[in-house]
Amino acid sequence: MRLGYPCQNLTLSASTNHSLRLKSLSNQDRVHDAIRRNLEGLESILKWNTNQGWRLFRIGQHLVPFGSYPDFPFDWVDYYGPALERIGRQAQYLRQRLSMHPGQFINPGSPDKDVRSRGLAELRYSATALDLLGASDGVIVLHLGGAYDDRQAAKDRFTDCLASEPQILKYLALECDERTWPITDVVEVANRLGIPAIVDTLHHRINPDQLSLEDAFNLAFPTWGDRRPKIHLSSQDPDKMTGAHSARIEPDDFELMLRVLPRRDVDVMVEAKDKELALSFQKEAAVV
DNA sequence: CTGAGTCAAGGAGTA
DNA sequence: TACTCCTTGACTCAG
Repeated sequence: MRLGYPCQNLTLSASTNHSLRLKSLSNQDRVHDAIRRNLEGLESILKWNTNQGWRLFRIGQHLVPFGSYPDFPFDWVDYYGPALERIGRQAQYLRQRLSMHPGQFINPGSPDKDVRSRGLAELRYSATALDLLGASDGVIVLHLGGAYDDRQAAKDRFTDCLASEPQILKYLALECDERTWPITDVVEVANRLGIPAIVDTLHHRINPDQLSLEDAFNLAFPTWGDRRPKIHLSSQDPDKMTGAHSARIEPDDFELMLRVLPRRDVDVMVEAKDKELALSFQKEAAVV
């Protein structure tokens, strides 16, 4: 089992998610500044991870802030491609598996075609970043989004929107959510698109569709084929609404996951507010 | 100077 | 209809 965490490192005070206000996007100096800080953060985090034994990292979606917007002020692929290729080679040398996770605003299943096309742009931006990084085992994690009072139509639109997007599908994996789409629906859509499905342990507990966690793993893992499966591990914040991530992982949640995992060559993305600090107590289990 | 509020993005849920 | 939540760093503004 290998472990990782998303977006930033609190120990290093490093982030890959520096951004700017949309109003400042025309100020190229500010854009370059944010990107440079994100690339520096990424490089230092990857090095630190390998030294600590952590093997996964999710890049912040603002790596190139508003990189998917049509009025982005310059050709970021041209300008930062060489730097991304260099950092990507380093990531491979350090054996770090990279991922990205477009937010809840990315909805390929939306009935609104403008929402769909903005979503496609964000997914293409994410895939291009992973392409430049040479992340052959990279993953773009996405939720199915809304149901729009017609679940079947929403799933059909989602599938149709992405069916002819090989650049995106190469990386895309679909994750269950705590409210609308349990792992059963996610696996169904993933199979239709020929892509993998991700079980999130907290989301699954809240929205299980009558499946045990073990059932959910057994349903999702075959969608990965020869690729190494990924799952998400998180715990409920007791003071916040259902589904909110806590600062650390409850030992019980970790132990349940370990007990029912059908195989050990799994990558576990730990989603916790304390980021890399939430991984420490599990170090003894992080055996490659 | 600090802390509170707003902002980019879409949808679901509640009152 | 209008509000909140999901996330989080940037930025504004009141005090």
